[in-house]
Amino acid sequence: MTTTAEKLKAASPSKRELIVAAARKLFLETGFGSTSMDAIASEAGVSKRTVYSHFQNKEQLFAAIMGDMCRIISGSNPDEPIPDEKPELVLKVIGLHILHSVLQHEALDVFRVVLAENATFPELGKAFWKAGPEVMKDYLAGYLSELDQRGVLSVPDPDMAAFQFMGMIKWPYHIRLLFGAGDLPTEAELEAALDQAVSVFVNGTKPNR
Amino acid sequence: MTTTAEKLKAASPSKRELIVAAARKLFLETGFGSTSMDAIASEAGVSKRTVYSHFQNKEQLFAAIMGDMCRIISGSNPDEPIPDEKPELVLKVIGLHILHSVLQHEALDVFRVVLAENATFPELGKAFWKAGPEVMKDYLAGYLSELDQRGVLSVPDPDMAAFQFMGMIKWPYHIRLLFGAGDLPTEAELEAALDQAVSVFVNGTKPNR
DNA sequence: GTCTATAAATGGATAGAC
DNA sequence: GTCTATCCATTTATAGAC
Repeated sequence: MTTTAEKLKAASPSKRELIVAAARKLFLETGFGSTSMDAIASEAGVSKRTVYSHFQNKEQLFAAIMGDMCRIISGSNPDEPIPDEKPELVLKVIGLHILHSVLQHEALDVFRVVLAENATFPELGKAFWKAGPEVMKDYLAGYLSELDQRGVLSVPDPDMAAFQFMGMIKWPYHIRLLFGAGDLPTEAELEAALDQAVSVFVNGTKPNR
Repeated sequence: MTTTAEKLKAASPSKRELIVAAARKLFLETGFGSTSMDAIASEAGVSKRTVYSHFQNKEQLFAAIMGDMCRIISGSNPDEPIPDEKPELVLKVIGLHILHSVLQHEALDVFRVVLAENATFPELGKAFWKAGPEVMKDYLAGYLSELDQRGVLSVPDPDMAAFQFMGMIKWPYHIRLLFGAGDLPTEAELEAALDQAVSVFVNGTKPNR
């Protein structure tokens, strides 16, 4: 038996992908309100009727596209167990991973657009949050909690400490790139800032002073 | 002699203020694209023609409103000289000030809307940046630089350290409120998190270990 | 499924009277 | 300056042919 969902899926993947690519590009560039279905159809090289044969309406198209983006972000999260190395090294590796993910051009656009439309698409905001920052917080908090139990560092509130470490390394570059108040830092700058942050964090949470 | 500017100003302050209030409310709530001039006129209780007699067009109205908001934000920045107290205390007082400014409902809306429209109104993004984060960074960096010179703390890069401190205290709550992934923290929660951050930062930048 | 053409509604901006 | 009424472009969404 052929369900409606199967029919839609079997349809024409090629055109559908053109539409998705065009919509993603335009939504990320100009947001929900300023992107018209005309522009999407034109960018995809298909007629507007074709767009509407694949997606119910503009809201649904936007939600589908941005939901995908959140899932992509989610896929870039680490899931390996954390190696038993010096905390300085582990935190630097995790920190570099975070910085590389979050300072990408596309990630900045997703951040901007999801945030802008947070009032009209609250599910997207939550999806973004759960796929990105929260996963990373849990990952880091687990590690910090373990260090605390082993007496390596003193971290009474691992969740807050994880957030604070993330804020410390992210925010300085993230906010400047978001507002166009600075260029993409070089790898050397990034590492220098990260070293400074890791040093402060580790020395600041040493159990015995 | 009566200039055009004086004429406009002398006109009818009452209606103009109604328009400004309505525009501010709607722009902050629903952003630039999703707010119509019809809605603004209706919310202000005036005709659309009256709106256009005070402001050239939608862009100019938006820029005027959001420029004002940036100036208001700017006015809330501290300018007092920093007292000669223990760094822990000074950083906590400054930190509390930052948190109170940045976690306000209106400040969150300004952040969201200016960021959303950064591509179309880049001047606003820069104005926001210069009025808010950059001023605070300079203020903090000056203090940290002084502590470094006096040998109280070791802060080789005061600008980056200031950014990192700001990120550490702001980000955990700021990002959650922006994405609607958490409630406004109580004063006690705020202070607890701040104490933790200040402790890490000060202990982590002690010159002699 | 895909196209051309078009309906229906909305939004920015203006005309003209007072 | 302020109002009512209106123009015109744009936009979402659909009808109907193939």
